Amino acid sequence: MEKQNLVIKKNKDFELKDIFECGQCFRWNKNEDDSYTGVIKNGVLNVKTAKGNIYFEGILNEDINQIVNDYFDLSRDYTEIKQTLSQIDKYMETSIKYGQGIRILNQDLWETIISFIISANNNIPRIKGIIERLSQKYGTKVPFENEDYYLFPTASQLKDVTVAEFRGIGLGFRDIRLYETTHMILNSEINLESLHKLDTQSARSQLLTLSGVGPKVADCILLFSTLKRFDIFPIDVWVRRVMNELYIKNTDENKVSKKLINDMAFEKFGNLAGIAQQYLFYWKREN
DNA sequence: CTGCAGGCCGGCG
DNA sequence: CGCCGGCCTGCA
Repeated sequence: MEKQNLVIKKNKDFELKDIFECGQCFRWNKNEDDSYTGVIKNGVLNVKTAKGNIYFEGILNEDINQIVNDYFDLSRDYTEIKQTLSQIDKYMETSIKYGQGIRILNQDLWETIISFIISANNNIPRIKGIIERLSQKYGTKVPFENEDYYLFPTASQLKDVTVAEFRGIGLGFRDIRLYETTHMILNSEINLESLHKLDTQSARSQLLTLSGVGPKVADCILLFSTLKRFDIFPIDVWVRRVMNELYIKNTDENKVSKKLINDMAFEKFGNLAGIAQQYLFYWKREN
């Protein structure tokens, strides 16, 4: 762990609020000076924008250039993606204009799996609280700027945690899911690294074998982790609502099947459906 | 006090 | 198979 910093030029494809508040992550918090501080796999990172630059500072276990480039998906051309999607229709154009600084983060696969299991039938403040307590209790402490931060616990760090202890930090009925999935991974019933090499549908069916991982959670993992599958279209209540309003126009949105939404998304957005979903979701939820 | 939030699981027809 | 009830917890 080493204190490092980095400055890069800012452009239209990078906005802190869009990135951290579009619903893909749970461990970034805004500070009084409008910077954001987050805990990632490699340590603690603070990010702020000013004078046309982006300033990164953190305590990290590897080279900050590599970490930032990888985590923020900096080698991907979002300008091109947004151009392609904007041409589809006026709704995409509007939602992209609203969330033009969104980037899909490369979040650690294990952490993303556990985080989205916790997200099931839950709300954002509580999800963040549970993840924070889980990290505080079992994760590695990292001091940064007079404060203690805690890395997301590894599977090994959760090895001896009982179901009752999970319940104790507020997981509710998800306690058993977390316990089972942790041990499935520790017992190598599924090899997380190997998922990166699989095609999307194979990786998806592997994820679905994990306890507490259903279609929605699997899709979020595929899109928001290092698996990075932009052809996946997670459907929650907001996405269902916006897809029905814009394209399907059924009088009762609850009667619209997931398959119909999924087919419509693929027809409209093709292999960029995942990121299209993110612009629509963020736009709809904030307006 | 009810309702509900970024679903999943298990049982049943 | 598809459908449906139940479920921890905290906050409105």
